Amino acid sequence: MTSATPRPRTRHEPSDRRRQLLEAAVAEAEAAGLDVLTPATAAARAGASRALVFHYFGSTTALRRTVALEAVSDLEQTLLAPDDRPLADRPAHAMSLFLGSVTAHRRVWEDIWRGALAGDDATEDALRRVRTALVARMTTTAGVIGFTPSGRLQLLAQGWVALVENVTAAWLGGSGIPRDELERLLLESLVVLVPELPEPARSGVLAIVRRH
Amino acid sequence: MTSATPRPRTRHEPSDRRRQLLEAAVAEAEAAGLDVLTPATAAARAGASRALVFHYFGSTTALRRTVALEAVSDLEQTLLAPDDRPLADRPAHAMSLFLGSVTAHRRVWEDIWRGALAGDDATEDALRRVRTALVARMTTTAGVIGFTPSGRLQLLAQGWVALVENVTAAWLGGSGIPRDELERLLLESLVVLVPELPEPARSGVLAIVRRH
DNA sequence: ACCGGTGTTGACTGGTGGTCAATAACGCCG
DNA sequence: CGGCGTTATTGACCACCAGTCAACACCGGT
Repeated sequence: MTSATPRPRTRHEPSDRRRQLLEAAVAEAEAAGLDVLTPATAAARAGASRALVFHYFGSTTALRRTVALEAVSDLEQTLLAPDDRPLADRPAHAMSLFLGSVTAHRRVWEDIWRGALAGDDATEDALRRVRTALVARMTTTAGVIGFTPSGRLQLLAQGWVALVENVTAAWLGGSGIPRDELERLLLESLVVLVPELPEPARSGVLAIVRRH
Repeated sequence: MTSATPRPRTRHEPSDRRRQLLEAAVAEAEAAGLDVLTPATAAARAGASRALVFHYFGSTTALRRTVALEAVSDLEQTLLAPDDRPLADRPAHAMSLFLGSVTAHRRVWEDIWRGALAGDDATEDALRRVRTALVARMTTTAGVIGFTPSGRLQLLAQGWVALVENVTAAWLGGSGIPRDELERLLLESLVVLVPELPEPARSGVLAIVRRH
């Protein structure tokens, strides 16, 4: 007795189906976390079969990765969009963009930072890219990084990003301080850690930080 | 045909056996990484049966956790040992202790930071403790943290620890700078991030950092 | 020598990631 | 409008591994 009432089938254009499954997966991840997201749960939510999810995404890891990349590339595109503000205002604006994009996918970002996708090269590549983009935006493009390719500054920039991610994760988790105070804190941490920050930006940030 | 030549048995005192298995597990983890460490691989290395590892450690996660806690508690004990140096020298010394203990178990720490044990509450508790200990040591005990329990400083301390761990991981991974330069970088990052650092320590650190 | 306690193990089970050949919608052509 | 080919979709199957258990064999004590 392995049989049951066969599931009614509905055919869709592959790209539509894929989108539908992905939406279900994203919803599942945002509702229950990346760990709970499996082909089984995603399929259930989409009203399709487990096998179909494998057909479109290939593996459990790939499914989770795809969902994570949704959040990551949203942030990346946000950070890559041109900014025509005065130089002095750009870092603060970039910081705000960062927090905005992250809070829009909070659950997924929390799980990424928790290490839910640790060991997946594709995800880690994407993270590296978006981190680089963040640093570039914060240092106002003609910036510090890439200037002295390796050594001290490289490490500092990377360390600052780790600080930002960790502090943001804690803040998302409910560390009571208001968002604008968080933003100032992160901006200030950059300024003090990287004294080489180019000038129009540096004093712009300091102005914001100072007006406590 | 499920049978094979039965394995010769050797009886040991439970505590001895446990220690032997743990040593094999640590060796395996240090050689091949925490992900590769399973009851199977540990048992193979120790010349015992898979079931025995389950008997002594209970589960795969528990086995990995035990190995990780070996590294974590080594660091914790190092940080908790009293320090009779002059106040001004203590932060630098603590930083050195940190790097010493970490490099002694580099592979395991790399995996911990990579997120190999993400989601394991017991490990995360231990990490929280050791991070608190590090902050306490760096701020010279009568320190900043716990002083203003939550808010800004809490976040900054946590962020600084994230920076330290990330930068150290990168350094272990082969970022060319020498150890003493790394040490100065980390010390300096603390001083600039946490201006509230108590005085004898603060100028002690600055002295070290300055003598570039 | 043998015998009881227990340290140790091979064999089994359940669950899950992943595959595949069969199935059935849907569009199209006659 | 009905049959038919294409192919999206699926149930059933397989392999593998974490974890369990009752039987086994080693060893110290008598």
